[in-house]
Amino acid sequence: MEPVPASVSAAHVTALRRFNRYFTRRIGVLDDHYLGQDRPLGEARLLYEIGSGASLRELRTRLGLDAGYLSRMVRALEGQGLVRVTVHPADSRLRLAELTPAGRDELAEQNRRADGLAEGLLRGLTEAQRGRLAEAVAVTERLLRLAAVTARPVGPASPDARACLAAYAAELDGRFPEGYAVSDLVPPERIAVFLVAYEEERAVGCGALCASGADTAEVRHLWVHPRARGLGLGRRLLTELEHTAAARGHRTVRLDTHVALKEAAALYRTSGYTEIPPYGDNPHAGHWFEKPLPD
Amino acid sequence: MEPVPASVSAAHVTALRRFNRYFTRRIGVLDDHYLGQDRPLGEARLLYEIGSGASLRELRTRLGLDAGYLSRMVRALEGQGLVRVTVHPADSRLRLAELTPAGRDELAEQNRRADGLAEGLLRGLTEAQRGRLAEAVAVTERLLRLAAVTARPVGPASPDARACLAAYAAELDGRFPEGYAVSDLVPPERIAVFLVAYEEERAVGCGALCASGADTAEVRHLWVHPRARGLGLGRRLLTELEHTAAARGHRTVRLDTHVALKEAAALYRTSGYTEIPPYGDNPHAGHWFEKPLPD
DNA sequence: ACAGTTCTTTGACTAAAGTCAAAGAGCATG
DNA sequence: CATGCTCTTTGACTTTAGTCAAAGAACTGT
Repeated sequence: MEPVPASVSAAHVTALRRFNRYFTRRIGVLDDHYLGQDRPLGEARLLYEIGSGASLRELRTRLGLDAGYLSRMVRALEGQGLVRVTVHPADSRLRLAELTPAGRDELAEQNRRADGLAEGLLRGLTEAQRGRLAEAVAVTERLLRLAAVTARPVGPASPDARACLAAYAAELDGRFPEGYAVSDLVPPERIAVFLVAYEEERAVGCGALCASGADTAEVRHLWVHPRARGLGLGRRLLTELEHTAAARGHRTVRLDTHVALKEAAALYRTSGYTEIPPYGDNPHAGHWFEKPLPD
Repeated sequence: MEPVPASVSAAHVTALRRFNRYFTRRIGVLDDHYLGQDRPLGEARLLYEIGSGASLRELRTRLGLDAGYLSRMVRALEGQGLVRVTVHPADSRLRLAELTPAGRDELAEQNRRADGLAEGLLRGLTEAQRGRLAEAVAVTERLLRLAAVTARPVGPASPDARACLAAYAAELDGRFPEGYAVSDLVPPERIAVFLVAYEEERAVGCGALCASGADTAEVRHLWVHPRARGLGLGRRLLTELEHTAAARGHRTVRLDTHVALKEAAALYRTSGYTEIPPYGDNPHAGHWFEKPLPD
């Protein structure tokens, strides 16, 4: 299900590894060791992750910790008066951890130290160089995030699919003048393939493929979570859906979009789609596109 | 001795910290934990740092380890047949560690695993995206390295100054058709300020300032170690020398360069220098430049 | 209502990482 | 050639980090 040429050039691998080594040695270590000062690294990280409150369950998966280990660390922080633990109101198996005022102070201090470190580093550069660094760092982060996203087909009625579709419908409802109801979604039984994109175990995007005659497949409900926008994930999902369609024997993909969704139309045009006359009965559609699939 | 505007914009600090957090969490950990497999992280790192041989003393400072801790780890690796320790031929307090063939195999295996990891990551990107990532990563690394370099005035006869000047003379001797002898260097007593640039405790560049009349200072022996080229360090040293000259009351800086050193001339031109008629008695000079200092 | 699951806590460990101080061997230098 | 310094080793610790299993409380679906 990878959308991508087979072999990775050695130069690219080398560049990434070289950077990785340099960065972890120079910055990673520095930052993480200094910011906690006399606090063990695990506790410092935990404090940060708790931030404005989180369940132990969440913390466990986010930090990848053993349940027992986490339990003890939280208790230690509680003992130092930095964290307060309460029972989840709806599910009393769960515990919620949140920072006390003292904990927030401590975290703020951590942040100040980390800021100071970053500032000290940037001080060695001219303003123009700082700008270039910020830019390069942003590009790197975006691409690494994109690279880490995996798209998998899931059942169209599975919890992840439902969650994505619900968020999709809610967003469209806010953006379409005429509104958008959950009942406007394609019913699960008409969906042939439902792709969900995951970033670190979280669903951050989706797209559905419906059969629409023997030759033609239709892409519906292509959506990217706001937190994952700007990565190029929409294009990637679209490409993967096209590959899937081709693999299922279709020769053409079509799709429609609302006039309010300018970015979507731009994505389709730059992905090789051309506008065609209206088809189907989607009451929200304002533009219709089609793309032939390579054999 | 910082060449740079005072305040660092919060946006730049945020960008860097954000990236730092993301990167250490996602890649740093991943890579470093997996590549050693069933070997403790400390040992894996040590193996890597030993590489093609290093003294324990070097390893201790490079990795920032306690002497006792290091001693034991090296012994453990020796016990596993991965490392051989010998006495330094010139100073028998020192121990030299080098990899045995088995150690080299192990390191190669580590490298293969790390390559595989990087490759797996890159596989999620298109070829164009990989190219952009490699580029962004290279820019980031260069700028971070530059930011970490500090320039300090040292005595012109100090060991670091001598080492830089020796390397400088050797390099010029190779590049000038007429050769270059150590006796062609400006004698220490004529040097007013000698700046050495340090990257992680290693001298990687230098530049000298000589008084040349009350109004005018002269820049001599501006040099950057091959390992630190391409960072923009030459320009930075030049700028710092100019600031120093201004602080010492000079109003003009001048310098000369050999016709063979095209890059140098380009640096001077783009740093605000204009070519002037010959001055002085440097037999190697082929171009002469001057720049007025702002008050 | 009960069987199976989920979430957390506790006990009992192990391994890795790191610290501190003492001591011995070798250098460098006056 | 004695004194002070450097480098390494060793002993004796402590702290972090992490694992595994058992058990209890609370939820879920049937």
